[in-house]
Amino acid sequence: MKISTRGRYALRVMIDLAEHYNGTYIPLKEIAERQEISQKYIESIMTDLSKKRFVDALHGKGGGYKLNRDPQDYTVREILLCTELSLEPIACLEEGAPVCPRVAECRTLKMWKDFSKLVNDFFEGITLAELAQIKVEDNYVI
Amino acid sequence: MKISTRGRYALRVMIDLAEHYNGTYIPLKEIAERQEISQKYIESIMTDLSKKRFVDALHGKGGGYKLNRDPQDYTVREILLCTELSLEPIACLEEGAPVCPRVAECRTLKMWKDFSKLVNDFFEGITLAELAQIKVEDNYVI
DNA sequence: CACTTGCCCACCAATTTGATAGGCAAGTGA
DNA sequence: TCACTTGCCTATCAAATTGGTGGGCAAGTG
Repeated sequence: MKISTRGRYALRVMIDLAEHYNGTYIPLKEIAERQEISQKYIESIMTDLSKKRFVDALHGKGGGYKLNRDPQDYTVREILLCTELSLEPIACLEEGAPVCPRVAECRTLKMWKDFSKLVNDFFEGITLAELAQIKVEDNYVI
Repeated sequence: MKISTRGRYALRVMIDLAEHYNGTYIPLKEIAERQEISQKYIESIMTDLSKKRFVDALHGKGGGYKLNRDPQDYTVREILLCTELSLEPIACLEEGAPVCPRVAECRTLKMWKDFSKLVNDFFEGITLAELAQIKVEDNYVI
């Protein structure tokens, strides 16, 4: 029941871009240094984000990445889905999954469906802008 | 973000025991046949359930497993925790985890904590009895 | 004593995950 | 034009996790 490192990193990168969102392109190198994540590893994550047009990339000097929309127009859910394929808790609920042969006896299907909705709604309800504005001091409050 | 097969199986086994809860011991062989799970694999799961005293085991002829409490006295959360170690979405939140060196800059910690609570509360709020009473016909309703 | 049933240990194959390396392509600015 | 910067693509890899099997011993029953 873990969120993958890729997903968490993707979110951190997007937050980083949101915090430094001023119309210019930010080179991956800077992001990697700030986030203390290896440049190479972030590269592969940026590929995902770039393919889905979540960020714009620019080659050459002065190049880098920038957000494509306003931070408040990204939901955490869609960012996680860039790297996670799906947020479903069990394979049965995956889009395009074959109907489970035990569906006629399954007493847990409803629970998993409810859980899936809970999870998806939770992450759909948080925007990148909200995360970028979080006060980190609160991390120390118990 | 998947629930492991072990966790799902553990739940199915417990539901099976709840459905056939009548004071007698039910041999693993029967459970395995009904649930269409390999006997050997269930064995290893029963070990977890047995160690935590969620089920009673009896050797020899007429032996097998039976629930230790009434089905309504088990929460789904504790059953999943028999096989999952934790339901936390990220390593940072694991019990006994070292304080993350980036806590001073982490803008996602609060979100993960909130999410963790959501997940734990959800599964804590469902009892084994409720699952055993689910009407499987509803699985076909869209 | 034979038989049934659970328990323990070791092992294994496949997959996933997290990560690195090298070189090419695209674009910039002097 | 050319050097340099920066992103992009492909291959590869080690470690961990996951799902699963096999063999034999221990405990208990009739």
